[in-house]
Amino acid sequence: MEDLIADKKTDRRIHRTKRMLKEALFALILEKGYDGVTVEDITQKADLGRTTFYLHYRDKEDLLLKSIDAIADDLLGQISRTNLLGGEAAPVPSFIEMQHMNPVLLVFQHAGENASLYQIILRGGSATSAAGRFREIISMAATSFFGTTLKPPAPGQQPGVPLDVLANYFAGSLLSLVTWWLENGMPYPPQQMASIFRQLFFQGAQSVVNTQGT
Amino acid sequence: MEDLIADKKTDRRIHRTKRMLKEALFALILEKGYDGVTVEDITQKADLGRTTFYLHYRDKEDLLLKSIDAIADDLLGQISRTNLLGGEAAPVPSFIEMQHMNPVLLVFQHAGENASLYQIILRGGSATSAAGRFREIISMAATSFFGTTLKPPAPGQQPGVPLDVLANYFAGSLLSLVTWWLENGMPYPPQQMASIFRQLFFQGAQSVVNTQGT
DNA sequence: TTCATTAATAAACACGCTGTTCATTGTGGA
DNA sequence: TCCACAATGAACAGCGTGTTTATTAATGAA
Repeated sequence: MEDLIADKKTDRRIHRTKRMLKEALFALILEKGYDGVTVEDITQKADLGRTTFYLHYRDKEDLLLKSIDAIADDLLGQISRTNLLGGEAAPVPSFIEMQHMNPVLLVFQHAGENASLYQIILRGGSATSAAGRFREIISMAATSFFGTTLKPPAPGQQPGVPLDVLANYFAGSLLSLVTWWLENGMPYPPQQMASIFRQLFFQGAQSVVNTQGT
Repeated sequence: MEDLIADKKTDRRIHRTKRMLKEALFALILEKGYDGVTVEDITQKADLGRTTFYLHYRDKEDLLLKSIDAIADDLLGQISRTNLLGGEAAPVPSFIEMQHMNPVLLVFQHAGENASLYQIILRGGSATSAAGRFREIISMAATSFFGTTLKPPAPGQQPGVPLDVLANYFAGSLLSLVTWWLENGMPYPPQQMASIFRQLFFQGAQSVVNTQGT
């Protein structure tokens, strides 16, 4: 399989063409929005013939999805390389360690480094909910962690919070914070955003608000 | 202005036509996805001439946005009618009251009652981030509440959490929980979902997870 | 370097959807 | 009743799509 990919990529022209098309698409989406971009636009900006486009991609959407997958794989790789989440035989971190969770910081850093692309993805404007892919990825990572630390349904009490709800809540609130951060020009450094998120997620809004009433 | 709207709506035919078009659009989006729907499809399912469509709407998108605004206004109306958030001269609720926040429950109920429409909106599949409209609405309501109860930047400590960050975090995590709920066939009643959300948002994940490490 | 392979290309095509115009018919409300 | 105007169908130009075909040019392997 890896050979297949390697073979496919032997020809420099293919590499170059695909790279140009991706870059052109991203630039154009930021200019005119996904729906406003035509295949003609893309190939023109990439300085390629329109026919060439269809030699490599089925669709405008096909191009976008493949580009997004590349970015998602990159993020996943970075996260798993920290051995904190998703590592094969990595020891599960304690709750205290989790509160200094590196993966959260990684997400902010990765988003900051690929800001324009993330905005395209998270804005949700694309036909195929690209944001969904990301939520899935993060949600899976969260599931594998919280699965080991979630409180069992309390004996004589309320049903408690189901694991998948918690994982989804984690992914959703993290991504919505990332979205806000990017849309507002990244006013704080990734470290501080990660810290804010950890506080809100673990300690809750309680810790941030006056409980004294008016 | 109101007269204008009222005048416009005197004719029953207009009412009927617009209603048919909206219903047809929603049904078709659920069938084939927003991008797969053509104006021809819509008017055919609504049993109307294609020309009639352009008599009332500029676009497929125009129709969708106006339909979404109608739903959003409905939700906003219900929320403001509770006098808990956004009421003109309503007294600001105490933090304790807020923890039993009716508006959160209202959102889950409203979403449950308009499940298919909410899925269209929140899926983010539409060209114009319809989800954004909703996040704005909820974020604004949250801003007006948290604005009065947010802790001032602690004297000798960390910068604290900015108000707009908090409001956005609220809206984002609430909507992502709603999205999960709808996508999974509403496995719990709105009351329980509201309760789960309140716990996660106010007390944080801390209250749900074993802190003992492994 | 040579050469077979194959990527890139331009031109042309059929197709489907869009948004508009126009003349005609039908309906609602005063 | 009667008129303003909503609904309609036909026709049209314009644009983007995705494909085919024949040709040119670059690449990597020998």
